[in-house]
Amino acid sequence: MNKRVCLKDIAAAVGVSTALVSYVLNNKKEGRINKNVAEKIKATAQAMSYRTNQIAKSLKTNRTYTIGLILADISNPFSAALARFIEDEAAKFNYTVIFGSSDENPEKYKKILDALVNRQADGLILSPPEHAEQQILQLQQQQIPFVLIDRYFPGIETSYVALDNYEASFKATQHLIDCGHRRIGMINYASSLFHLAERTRGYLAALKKNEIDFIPANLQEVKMLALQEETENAVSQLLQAGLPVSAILFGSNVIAMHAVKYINQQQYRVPEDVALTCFDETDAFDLFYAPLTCIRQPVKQMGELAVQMLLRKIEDTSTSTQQVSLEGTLITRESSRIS
Amino acid sequence: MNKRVCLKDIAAAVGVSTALVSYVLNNKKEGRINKNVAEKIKATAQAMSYRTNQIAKSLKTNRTYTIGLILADISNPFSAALARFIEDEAAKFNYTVIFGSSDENPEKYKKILDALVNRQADGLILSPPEHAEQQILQLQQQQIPFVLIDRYFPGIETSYVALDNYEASFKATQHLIDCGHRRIGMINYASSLFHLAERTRGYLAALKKNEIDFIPANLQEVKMLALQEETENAVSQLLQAGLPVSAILFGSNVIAMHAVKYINQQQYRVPEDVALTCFDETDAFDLFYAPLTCIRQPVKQMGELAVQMLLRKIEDTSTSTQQVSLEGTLITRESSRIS
DNA sequence: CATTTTTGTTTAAACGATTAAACAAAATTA
DNA sequence: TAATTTTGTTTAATCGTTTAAACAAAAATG
Repeated sequence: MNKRVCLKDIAAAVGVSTALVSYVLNNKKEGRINKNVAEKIKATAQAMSYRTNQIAKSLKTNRTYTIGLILADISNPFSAALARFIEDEAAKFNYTVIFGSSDENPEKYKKILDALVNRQADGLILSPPEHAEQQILQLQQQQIPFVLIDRYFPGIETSYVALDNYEASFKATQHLIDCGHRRIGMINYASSLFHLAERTRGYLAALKKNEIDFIPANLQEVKMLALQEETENAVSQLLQAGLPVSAILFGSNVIAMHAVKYINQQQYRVPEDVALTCFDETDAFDLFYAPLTCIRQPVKQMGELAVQMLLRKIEDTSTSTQQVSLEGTLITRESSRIS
Repeated sequence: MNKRVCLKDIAAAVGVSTALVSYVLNNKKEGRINKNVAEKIKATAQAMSYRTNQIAKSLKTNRTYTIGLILADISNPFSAALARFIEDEAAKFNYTVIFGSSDENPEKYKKILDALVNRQADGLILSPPEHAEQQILQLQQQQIPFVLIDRYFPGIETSYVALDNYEASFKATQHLIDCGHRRIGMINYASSLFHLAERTRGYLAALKKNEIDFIPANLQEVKMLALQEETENAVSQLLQAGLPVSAILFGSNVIAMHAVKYINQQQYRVPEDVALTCFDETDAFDLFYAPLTCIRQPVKQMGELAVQMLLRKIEDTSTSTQQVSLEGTLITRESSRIS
């Protein structure tokens, strides 16, 4: 009993054809339909608490009004914020966002991607993990509209919205130099991802520009797995070297989180013993005695742009690719005050 | 060009009927089908990179293998963890989770709910905001399988998985009393939500049990909007009263977050000046000098149970409702050490 | 008043899958 | 060898919509 009511039920109740009901409920053929009949249909639909079967509608119209989103790690505030802005922007255009978190795992990424494509998402917004090139190419071939966000592969021409990581990293490093630091370490992910490499490149370029010799041991790379342990090691390396660094730039908020915890435990003083700067924020730092200097990404703008670019592509598949690099903002705080 | 291939295309390529292709690809009629033909069909499907149109399949089978999830606030680590566990558990059974965050806004909640129902989610897992009773009743009437999580309405018989908030709050308060505190304040949300009321009830019961007179001013209620401001006021009230409290119990991690920030700013010492205890955790506290005593909810178990209960309901609509109350664990840390 | 136009509605095919039922050919049984 | 069973495959209806095309009746036109 209590089966879902469908168009046919309403049609039967009012005594018209399903076509007419469909027209009325979708406000099509505006002028042509008898006002009384239209009213009656609407009233009956309401009374019978009819709701469109989106599945059936989608099958016919070939549109699901769904955007698939794959992020790196939803428990990272950066991803979470991105997700929220994307959702909000999509909602403005009556799109629903379905998403998953790859956790930097290519297998998982592939699985989610499959699920989204199978469910006929109208388009995708993706933050691909390492080694996702093949899938990207495949999407292009299948002509599924998509926009990359936060990351992209320089060798593949796709639409994307991302931070200018080189510039941001350069800016952050320059800031530390301007504060008087000459021995500056960086802890970044050991990863082939382009956007992370760009951060390293920016760091190196800033050193060079200021005629500071790069000491290889000052660039520490940590694996995403075993992050805590490796970060702690990296920090020790940097701070216990013969000539310890006086400032550290972190490649992400997660690395920074682990590092700061450890630095706190070891009772190093910030910024007296070591100045700190990192990419992205976390309100986890709100309770640390020295608020962290960081690169803030224009997350809202990124999310909104990605949605807009994607929707344009969905509307018109022939739209050409579009690359957007946004500038980060350096927010200077206690952790890098001149000591 | 490059249109998605469908069953018909494969059928045409192999030279059989679509029915046969469907049977093969779904491993139905196992014994009956000619092995060679089956092989050929599978090979061709692969070669043409066929993927099922889930929309069409869903229309026919009336199953989307989708679970709708509505949480209170995805940016809260508690919700985020819940979401992840639910997703993982659902994935085990080949279900996809679509979700939204109500942000405690009934309008938004209703909108998301509508979207999920329209998209024919097979079932729902919900954390309803205030005043959602009507919608709950409606779901029951429409016989849409659902399970409430974290929250429920005592006046409506539904399936749910939630913390025994009364017991947990009692336990937390008793702990503070055991630490020697007699003047204990509580800051909770000003809300009609039952699970929050239960927390207040547990606090009051523990006071009574220990023959401590309840001082109304020691129970502060803060509105979800303007949370920061009201929390700061509440903390001042509690700590600057004629007889200031020596311990505070927070009704949530978010309240605790705002309070601790403020307490830190005002340079109160924890636990010397004031001992703290709260519901839920946040790694935001990891950098606070006094790790926070808290009530830990069995989030993983909650998520898994909710999914299992829901799937049972989806399989067999006649399954009766089931109520599960889980115990919280008190994790004692520095913030409530005996001073 | 015959013709054309407009108005209001219905018919019927389609979207891409599933699946019960029908069917033909081959294999088995009597 | 006729009857029955088994094997392998196809036919065709169906899910709940959308929508072009057809249609009939009423209104406007010449």
